[in-house]
Amino acid sequence: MFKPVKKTRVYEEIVAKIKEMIEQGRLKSGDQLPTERELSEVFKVSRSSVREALRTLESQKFLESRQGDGTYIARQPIEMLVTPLASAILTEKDSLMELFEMRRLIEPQLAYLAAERATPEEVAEMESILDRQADQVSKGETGMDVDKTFHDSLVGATKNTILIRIMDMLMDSLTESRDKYLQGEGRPERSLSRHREILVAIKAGDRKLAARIMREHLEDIENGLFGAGGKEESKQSGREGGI
Amino acid sequence: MFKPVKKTRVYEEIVAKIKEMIEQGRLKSGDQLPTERELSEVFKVSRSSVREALRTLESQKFLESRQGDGTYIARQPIEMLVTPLASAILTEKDSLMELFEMRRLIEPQLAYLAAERATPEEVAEMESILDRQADQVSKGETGMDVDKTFHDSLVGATKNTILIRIMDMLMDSLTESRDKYLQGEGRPERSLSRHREILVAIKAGDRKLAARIMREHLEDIENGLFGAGGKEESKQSGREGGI
DNA sequence: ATGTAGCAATTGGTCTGACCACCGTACCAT
DNA sequence: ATGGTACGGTGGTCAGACCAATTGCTACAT
Repeated sequence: MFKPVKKTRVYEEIVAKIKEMIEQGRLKSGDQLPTERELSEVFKVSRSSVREALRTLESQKFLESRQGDGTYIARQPIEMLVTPLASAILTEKDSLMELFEMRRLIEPQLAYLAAERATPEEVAEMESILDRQADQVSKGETGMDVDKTFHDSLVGATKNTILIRIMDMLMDSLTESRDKYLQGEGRPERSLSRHREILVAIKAGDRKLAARIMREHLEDIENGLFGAGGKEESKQSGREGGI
Repeated sequence: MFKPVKKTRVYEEIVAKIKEMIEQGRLKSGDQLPTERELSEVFKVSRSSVREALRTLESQKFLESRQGDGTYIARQPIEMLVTPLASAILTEKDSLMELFEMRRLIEPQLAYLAAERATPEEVAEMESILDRQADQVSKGETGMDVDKTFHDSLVGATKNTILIRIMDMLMDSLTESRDKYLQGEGRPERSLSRHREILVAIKAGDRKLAARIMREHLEDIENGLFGAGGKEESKQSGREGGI
């Protein structure tokens, strides 16, 4: 279309810059901001504009100003802190190995907790998800979104909101890989059967079993993606056990 | 109690008055507000203060200012006024529990990886850190920052940048708790000795031992903070083992 | 040494008055 | 009708000054 035309107001730019700094972690909770006068000098704008930006940020609970003292970054709800990690991670190129390592590190424990805490309703939900996956697989589809949905419902069963957000971020970064893996011959079927095993373990409340199967599931995927025996690195040498 | 003395800032009063007018229906959706100059005259304050109030209201989606035109009451969010804070914000205690659960989930594995991958240089670094901690503890200090530094060097030894970022965020959110824990009698000494044990395991390359000690270390801390035996909940029932 | 009262510097809070950028309108020329 | 233009009003930005609260230092009293 035509030009959307941006009408950027000065104080909005300041708001954006400071928010960015906070999200990049360059400004952490409790840190003191430069004084209004310093900010106006750094940004080459008037103090009024700085103050209007600060008012905006303050009303959104990002900051807290105290007369005679200074302006400080407010204590952030943890939920806010997880999200910005995503952008930082996406920019890194060879992070695929690291992402898988994170999965290998977290997801078995996640399954452990899910087996401990899943309610009957959640188990029923998982069963219906797997039914859907079976459906799609039998039709020759990869069932990729259902695959993700199952993992989502797993992490949801842990009831840990921080864990949920972190896993959401990790899985999001791994969408491509998951897609690629499921393209392989027999992979969708294998994934489905692993999921069934995990669900059985969860239904039985067998935490350690759930964790073990999840670990094996992840090893399958990694072997499938990186080639079993080809890309072995020291980084992956821990896969055989965990703790 | 005494009264905390209301240190109400001028622009906050303006915000309150305008909000009140909106809620009373004296200002309806789409209505145009008086000009900033008129408002400053009516309220007997400067235009700056009026503007800071408007910025606050605007960032909360109550208003919308258009240069050359005027300031208007936003159309949608009349319902939003009624909902105070519907968003599921975790209580401080709940999020603390979740944070510790994340530590319990991640850090043993982290120690496992560190034991696997730490270079001699990193081990030496850790040793010097623990020497510093010993120094501070013997002087009666808590050694809090050194405590954090040790954990940082541990996670650094895993060479996983994503893990580093996530742990950095988690540890940052737990600064207060760590401080509180180390205030207790004998806690700094206990922390130091745990760290030494972990370092020994890492130096020996004994991954499983490093993980086990780390897990015990975390259990110590949680018991110390939440009271051993008092606050047991289902959420914590997994602490005895892990996988 | 200790602590306490008071001063001085620093910081956010408020005010004034000026100018700029933008929008709507009325008016004009075509 | 159409398009340009000038004008008045509005929000946006600026500079500089002063007020008010907090902090930290200093000097004095204990």
